[in-house]
Amino acid sequence: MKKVEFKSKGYELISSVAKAMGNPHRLELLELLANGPKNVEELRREARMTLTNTSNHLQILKQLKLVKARRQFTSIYYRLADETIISLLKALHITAFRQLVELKHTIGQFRQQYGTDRAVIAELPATDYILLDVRPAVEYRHGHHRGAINIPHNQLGKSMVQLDKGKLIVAYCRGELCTLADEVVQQLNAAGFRAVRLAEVVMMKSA
Amino acid sequence: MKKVEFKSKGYELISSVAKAMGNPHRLELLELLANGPKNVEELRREARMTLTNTSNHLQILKQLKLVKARRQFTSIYYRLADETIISLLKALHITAFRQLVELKHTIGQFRQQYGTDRAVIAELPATDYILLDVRPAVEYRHGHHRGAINIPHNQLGKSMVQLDKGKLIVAYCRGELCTLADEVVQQLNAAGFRAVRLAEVVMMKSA
DNA sequence: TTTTTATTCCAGTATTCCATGGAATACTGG
DNA sequence: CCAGTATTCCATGGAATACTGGAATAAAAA
Repeated sequence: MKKVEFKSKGYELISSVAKAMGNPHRLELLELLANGPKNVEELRREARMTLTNTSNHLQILKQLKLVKARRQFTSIYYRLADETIISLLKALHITAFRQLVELKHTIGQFRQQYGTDRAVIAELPATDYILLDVRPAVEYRHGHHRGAINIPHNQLGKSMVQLDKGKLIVAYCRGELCTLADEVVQQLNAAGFRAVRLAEVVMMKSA
Repeated sequence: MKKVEFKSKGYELISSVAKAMGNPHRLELLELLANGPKNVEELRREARMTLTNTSNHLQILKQLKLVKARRQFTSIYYRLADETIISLLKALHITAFRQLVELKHTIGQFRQQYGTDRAVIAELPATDYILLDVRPAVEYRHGHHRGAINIPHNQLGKSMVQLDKGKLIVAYCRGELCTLADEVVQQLNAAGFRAVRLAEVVMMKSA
């Protein structure tokens, strides 16, 4: 193999991984899976895509060995093929955030419109706040921020009473583009709690 | 802005950064710039692309704020816009390497065909080897591996005499797909030295 | 001011990618 | 074996991307 051919083929292959993340739907699917395995219907629902399209994109990701599939009874469950993919997704977010003013602006504007303040927990005494994971319980079990408790966003109504009104509630969900924590923060503040959203990007490990 | 619109726009923007790396030519341009600023003609030559195509891709990268341009006399010099891009490129390589058997196979086969052995310097006593940077001097000055000396690959002939035949020569260049170190290792071994290629992925910081 | 050099832009062509609807397939359960 | 459910595959049309040659532009140099 000539040097030029070697280099060409190498870049072709490496760039194909980047290309996989270059479609917004596939990127979202990867990030949903970073938070834990899901079946096709769950992914379809969370990403608000058609079933055919969801499956099409999953085949592309599978072909590139970024995800793995496993049948459990009548459902096919997908999961990330390797934990380095989480590091890659994080690095992509970090660069996109630093370089794209429009992205920063879009998120800042949305958070402001929603009235969601943010907190950096490293700056807070541990006794002053509660870290609240508002993702579905199965994702919490799969991996969560150390010290976090779990109240799935759709169970907040009945579980809110568990929370200490004397402490700041710092909520997080699946990442910067996930709005579950925004909803929860809004509901908690309306109920007389002091709640904000976690400032750091959180992306979980796979099993 | 509705939540669904917010999420859509967010993924559109973030995936555009991945899409930028999704073309093998643009990926190569980014990696060349990770090793130091270069003008359009230098990039064209190293990447073996047409001038028009090189410039086209640089415009795309500039638009996404991944690179910055600056005129110096009659030449336009490009450089990476931020150091996080190097981390992103590294993360992409790591994932591609772990997931794509074909990539590993392609590189392994090329290195074997070239007869290039590899060494992990962490496993060697510091007194037993010389770390040799074979990139152009301007790239060495821009940033290099700690403890490395520089002999640009095209000056090996007259500079080889500086090297200690009693030590193992561990050469590196711009990364896994760069073949400068393979050439140098081959020439050194033919001249009676003991030379190998550095095993780790090396990607340099920008200024 | 004119010429030269380096680079970018434009329009056309070819190729690749994406989403869709419907058909096909791969299972499980009875 | 059949029915039901979940998922994948196929062919299509349209959108997006990539590359090219030549023109245009933006400087520096004479």
